[in-house]
Amino acid sequence: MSEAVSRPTLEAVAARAGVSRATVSRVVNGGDGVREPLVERVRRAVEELGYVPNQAARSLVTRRHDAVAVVIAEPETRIFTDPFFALQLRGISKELTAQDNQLVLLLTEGRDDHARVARYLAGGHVDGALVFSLHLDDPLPGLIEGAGVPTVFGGRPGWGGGSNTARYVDCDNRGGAEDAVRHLVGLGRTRIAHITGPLDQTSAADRLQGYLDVMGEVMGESDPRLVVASDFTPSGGERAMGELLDRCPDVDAVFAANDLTALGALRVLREHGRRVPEDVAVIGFDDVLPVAEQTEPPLTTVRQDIEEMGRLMTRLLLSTLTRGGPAAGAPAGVVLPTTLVRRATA
Amino acid sequence: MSEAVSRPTLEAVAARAGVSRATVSRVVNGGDGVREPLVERVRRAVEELGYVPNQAARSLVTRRHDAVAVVIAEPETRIFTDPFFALQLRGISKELTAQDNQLVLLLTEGRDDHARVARYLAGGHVDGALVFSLHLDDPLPGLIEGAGVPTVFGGRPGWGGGSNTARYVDCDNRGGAEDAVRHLVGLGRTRIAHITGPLDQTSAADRLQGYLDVMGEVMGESDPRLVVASDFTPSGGERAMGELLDRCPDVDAVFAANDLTALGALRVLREHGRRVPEDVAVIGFDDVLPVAEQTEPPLTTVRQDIEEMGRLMTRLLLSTLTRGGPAAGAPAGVVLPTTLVRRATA
DNA sequence: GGCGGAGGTGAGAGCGCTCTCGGCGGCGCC
DNA sequence: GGCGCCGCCGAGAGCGCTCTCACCTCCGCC
Repeated sequence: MSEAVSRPTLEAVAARAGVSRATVSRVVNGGDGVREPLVERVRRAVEELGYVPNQAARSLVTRRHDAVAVVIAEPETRIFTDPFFALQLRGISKELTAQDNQLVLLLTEGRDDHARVARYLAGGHVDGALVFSLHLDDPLPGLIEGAGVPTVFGGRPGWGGGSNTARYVDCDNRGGAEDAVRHLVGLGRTRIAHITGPLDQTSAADRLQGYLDVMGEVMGESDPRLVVASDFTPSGGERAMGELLDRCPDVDAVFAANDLTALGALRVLREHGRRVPEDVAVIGFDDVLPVAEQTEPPLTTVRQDIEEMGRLMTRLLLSTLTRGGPAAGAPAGVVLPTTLVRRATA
Repeated sequence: MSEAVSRPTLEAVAARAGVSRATVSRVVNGGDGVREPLVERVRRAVEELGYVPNQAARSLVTRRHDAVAVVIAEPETRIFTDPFFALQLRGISKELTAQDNQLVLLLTEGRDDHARVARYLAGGHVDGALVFSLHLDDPLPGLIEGAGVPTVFGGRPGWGGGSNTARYVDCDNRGGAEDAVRHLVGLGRTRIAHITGPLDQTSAADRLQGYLDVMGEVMGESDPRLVVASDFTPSGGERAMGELLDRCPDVDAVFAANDLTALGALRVLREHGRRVPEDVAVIGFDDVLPVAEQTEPPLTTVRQDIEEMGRLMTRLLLSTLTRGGPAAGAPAGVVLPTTLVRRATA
């Protein structure tokens, strides 16, 4: 009810200012090539009428929407319990608003949604897409490529889908893992275990590789029983830690693939009466707050600047949009450094 | 480069199917009043050309966008450390996609952004708005009302802004608080403290009121030193708990305004050598996972179905959109029940 | 068998904006 | 002082869609 009186159009502003629609349009879009007295008159008319441009009409002709889609393709169990995505979103949002773009959030709940997302992207509602959490066998990259929408991925895409030139931003998963394991070695630990993430994600696979590298290099060979697969969740961390204690009761250090996994591992260690870090040292990955700070004891972990990743992805995407196509010499991927944050567990 | 060949238009489909644009439009929008042979021909043409309607053009004439904005107006410290918002978002996203609407996320970082949000909403990019986390003195409700966009609030709006008929979805903050305090009383506790949230938010104010109600009713009068103000964050909970132990060393129970506050309180209690729940019982509010489950010991708390709140808000908003204006008899606010979840701290 | 009506289809006018292009005025130059 | 050029502004043609309205066909009825 009280259907707001229809909003003023360009036409109305033009009439009030006594100029043509073209002039109003020019002023509204930056005012280049319009002389001062007219600019002022138009500005006042806009002000008085409370004119706000109709974005639909503008998009229709410019084919720009000033909006980008953020696609998070993650089984629902993880999307929101892990602050990881939230932090990414914050970085993205900041950068996007700084550049006057809108954020359209697409959360997928399972594979069926992929088609919906692809259709949406193909519909040309947005200028580009930021895509997260791909799995190796995921059909989404292919679908997105088909939709012809400029895209930047969060995390290195697996080799399965898409061309090799896919643009992405990632952190140095392998290097970070190496630092963590080296730190444990430096602490004098010799039975160093790794609880992996889901290995169909490159982040988890890369972290495992970093672990294996250092173990191979320092220990000569790594005991395969020290590696146990998990899924980035606290309960997965609990299960994995339990299994690990069964298999290798002499374990004296654990490198967990992320902080939530470490959280679960810590609980199980405590339940089994192992002291941390005296008996078993623990290192996580991500440094998501407040989780990492609030574990008991506070977690030593590999920090990646998640928010910065989000910002960088956004900047990368927007730059390809304005320059019309990816800059020729631009690198396909950007890899951010990690730092080891020492707290109490290692 | 390789600017994707321009997407097919209605016109092209019409030509291929040998019908008029109007007919294609009819088929695409449900196909009412078009005879079978034509429907089939149009469908095939759409398929073959890979036609996807241009939403901008459609919006231009229908004035519908099939998109709603989600506005989260929260100081950045809290937006993402509290899983609360994430869960809301999930509920909203589910309901929105179920009804073929898109989610435009607007995060505000401080007051300056309010104007930007208001301008965006006034721009008529979205059909409605879902607004969270209002503070009593917040100018946003007024601005939004001015923008003339149908809105549903998350949480009861304060009396300061907007008309009394503002639509909202909330949980029974007062009743939940009462349950919590009554439970503590039932445990035989007599020195029951409350760490509040930011009292300029109705959720925090209502929880305090519930606490005061029961304390007044059961204890006759409540010791004002047992109430200490905080801000819904873990570190705020730590500060408050420290203060509380100073003031009232004989405290034997704490009702914290939310789980994160309880988390901080638990840490301080542990540091001071108080056993939980033997010496001091603790109850939180929200039951946000994994926080509540993973505290040490696991937290007893008042559960609200956050995701359901999000879904409900969305349904409420969309129903007002399709029916053209809020249904006359519809209630302004919906209040969801809470349940006490007993874990180990009380 | 003719006429009224209902049901299907097409023509055309916009929705509000951008952008090209042509015109007009003012300046610098010889 | 006249000519050319440049710089500013306005007219007008769409962008791709929806939706009204008029037309046309075909059925049922007397």
